[in-house]
Amino acid sequence: MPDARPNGADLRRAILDRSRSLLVEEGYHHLSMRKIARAVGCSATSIYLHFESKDALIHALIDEGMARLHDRLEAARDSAGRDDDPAACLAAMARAYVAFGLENPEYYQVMFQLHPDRMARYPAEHYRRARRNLELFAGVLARGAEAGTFRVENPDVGAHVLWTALHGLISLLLAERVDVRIADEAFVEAAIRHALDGFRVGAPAS
Amino acid sequence: MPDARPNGADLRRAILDRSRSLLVEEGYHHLSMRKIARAVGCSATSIYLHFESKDALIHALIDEGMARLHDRLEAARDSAGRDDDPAACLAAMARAYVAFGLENPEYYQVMFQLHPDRMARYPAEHYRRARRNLELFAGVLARGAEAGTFRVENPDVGAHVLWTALHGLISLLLAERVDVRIADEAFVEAAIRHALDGFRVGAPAS
Amino acid sequence: MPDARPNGADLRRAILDRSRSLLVEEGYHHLSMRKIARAVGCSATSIYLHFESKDALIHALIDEGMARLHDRLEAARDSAGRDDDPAACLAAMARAYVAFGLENPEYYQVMFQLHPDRMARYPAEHYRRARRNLELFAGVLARGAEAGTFRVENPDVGAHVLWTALHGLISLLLAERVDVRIADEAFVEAAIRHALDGFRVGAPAS
Amino acid sequence: MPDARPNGADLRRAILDRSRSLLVEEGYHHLSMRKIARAVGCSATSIYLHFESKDALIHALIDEGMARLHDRLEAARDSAGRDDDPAACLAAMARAYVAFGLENPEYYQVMFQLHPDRMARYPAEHYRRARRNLELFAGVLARGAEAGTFRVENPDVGAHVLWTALHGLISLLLAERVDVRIADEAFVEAAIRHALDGFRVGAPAS
DNA sequence: AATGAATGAGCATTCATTCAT
DNA sequence: GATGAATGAATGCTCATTCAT
Repeated sequence: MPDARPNGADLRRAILDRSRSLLVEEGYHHLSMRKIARAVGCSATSIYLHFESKDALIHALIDEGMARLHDRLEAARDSAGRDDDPAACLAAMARAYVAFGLENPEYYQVMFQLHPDRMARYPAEHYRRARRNLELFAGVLARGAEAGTFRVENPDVGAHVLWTALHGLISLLLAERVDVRIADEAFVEAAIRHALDGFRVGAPAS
Repeated sequence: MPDARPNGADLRRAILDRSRSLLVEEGYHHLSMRKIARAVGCSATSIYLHFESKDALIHALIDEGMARLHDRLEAARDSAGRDDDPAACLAAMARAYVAFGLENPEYYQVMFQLHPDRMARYPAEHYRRARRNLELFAGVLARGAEAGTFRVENPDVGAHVLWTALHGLISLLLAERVDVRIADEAFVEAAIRHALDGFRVGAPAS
Repeated sequence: MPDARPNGADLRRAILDRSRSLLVEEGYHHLSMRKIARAVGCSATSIYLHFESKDALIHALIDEGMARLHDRLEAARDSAGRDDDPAACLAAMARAYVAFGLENPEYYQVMFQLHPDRMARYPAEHYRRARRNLELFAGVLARGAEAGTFRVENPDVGAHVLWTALHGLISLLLAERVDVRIADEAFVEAAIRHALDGFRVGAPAS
Repeated sequence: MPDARPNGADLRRAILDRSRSLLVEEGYHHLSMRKIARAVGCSATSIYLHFESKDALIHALIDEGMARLHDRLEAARDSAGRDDDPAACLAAMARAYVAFGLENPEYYQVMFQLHPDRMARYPAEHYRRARRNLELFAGVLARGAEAGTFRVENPDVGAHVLWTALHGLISLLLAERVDVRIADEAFVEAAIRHALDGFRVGAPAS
């Protein structure tokens, strides 16, 4: 008979899951240890059995987010015909990235906008995971470069450049800083295309 | 002999200045009325003589930041030969924008990343100021379009698109999310060029 | 040409008038020196030129209230045929008293429920004014006793007894402690009659 | 050896007890969480372990008061010969009610004078408890009516009417508004009798 | 493994009052 | 007579964390 109140490894999972929900549903500044504990059905103290501190919990959350994002990017790439059409792949991935950000505002912000001093303690692990997503972009760019579809000098740099553009789009939309007369699907599409077009043959190398 | 503890109109200035420093040094979520007061050398209560609320203080800070940024963009545009060379103008402005962001990390973040929840009360005035900066970009784009230098369908949209790219670059650098092996001047330059190249004649319209 | 911003003796009047309004409209715990000043159109400091402290201001307010109440009681008594019909007089006064309380909830509470430590400094003056209202009741009771209409041993005691009953009615209604299924005009009337009937000949003396 | 600083369930009790004392000693508007904490010897935060909010603490205080009052009223009724002599019962209860109020001044004020704004959140439970005390009065009135001792149309209304009279007596005495030359035991007795006499057969119905 | 109890530091804001001008 | 500037104390409440059990 399963108990409603998880314990052991299940508790760790439950904490992560409920934290993510709280984050997505109520926002970062509503995410407190007490509230997580209440949502999970354990004591606030118990969280500390599984996570050294709130920072550590948030790092774990970020890591999971990176993995989720990775899955989505891979899925987008594969569904766009993994090897045949690098341009379509890259476009699908860019759109998937933007969609992920816009669908999970607070989560995305924690993953990519959290202030560095919150991140200071576990940078290595974090960067490794985040990098995997960029490698996905870099891989497609490299493949496209080989195939003559893209003009890219350094795929890693190219991936970063593309990333900054997509991230800027998401950030400003989430912060609601984009003029309401501008911010519609057409604008999102225009920004994505602008970010992608720089790689087209005929454009200068990134 | 000047007194260390400012008063009168000086106090207002001192509050703004010290707030900005605290913001840059410690980050938004460490910015409290008490800390500002301690840094300025007045009582927390006194801040309320000059600013209706913490929100109002932050709005004032943002407004100042927008004005400073505006000055810098104008200066960049003008020093690049205002009317003669739209491409040079746009490049100079883009670099000035990025430089401003990188030199004033937390200030920039408050200006452009602060969640709208936190500043819901005075959005109109704020947006108007922010828009003026975008109009600077849009103006150059429009001039370039007329001169046949740029290919831009709608200068306002184009300005927003450019903005998202530059903003993304700044954001990720400030959040220290960019791989240290990538994040150097060459990368910044590459990203800026990528953002600009989309407007070149021969590239698709934004 | 009259100035919108009163000064001198006018200022004192204006402070009292606006304080009373604020009290009646917003309640005692919203009555702060700052708010009064804002409502009057003077500085908070200026209030201290006319009233030693907030307590003193409130005492003055109470005194005025007592005078207003006095006027109303007198008017009620006189309109009920001052000398001819003590019973009608007393009833009219009782109703006027209750009406005054119910129409000016917060004002009434300040006049009669304010905690003694707020009153400590000026009790003498206060009591003298309050007593005048009771003397009005006592007068009618005495007249009725002479005329054989009332059975009252000591008119002063009788006035106090009547007062406690009316005050209790007002207090509980204002505090919204009376069951909603009970609290209507019929109940108010029943309570007033109950309070008055004790003085009827045939009832035991108060 | 008992520790001076209570903990656990004792702490809850200590908080209630010290709060009640502070209320009596300093008055409602001086009752702050911090002061309670200081008096109890715990941190202000700890109070929140036992009471959700200041309101909840005050509600608990009120509930306790209502229960104590209930006990006293029941005891008075029973000691006066529960069923045999309704008039004696009612008189004993009225005197017990007044005695309770005069012996627990601030306690009484919190129970019956606190403005509803301050206790808006749990009115239902509160009113239910308060009503139980009135039902005690109503019960005796009903019994007396059946026995022909009292003349009461509606026992609930009658109980409320009696309550207003007793409450007014207590309120004015506690607020020290009653003339010192009047306020002695004889006056209290006179007021109580006045309140009771309205129910005597021969008097009009309440 | 898990928890209830406890805490100190912190928050934005309001208050009555004082003082130099 | 009047004021603007300034303040210390206070408010209810939330937070991440610790510790004894």
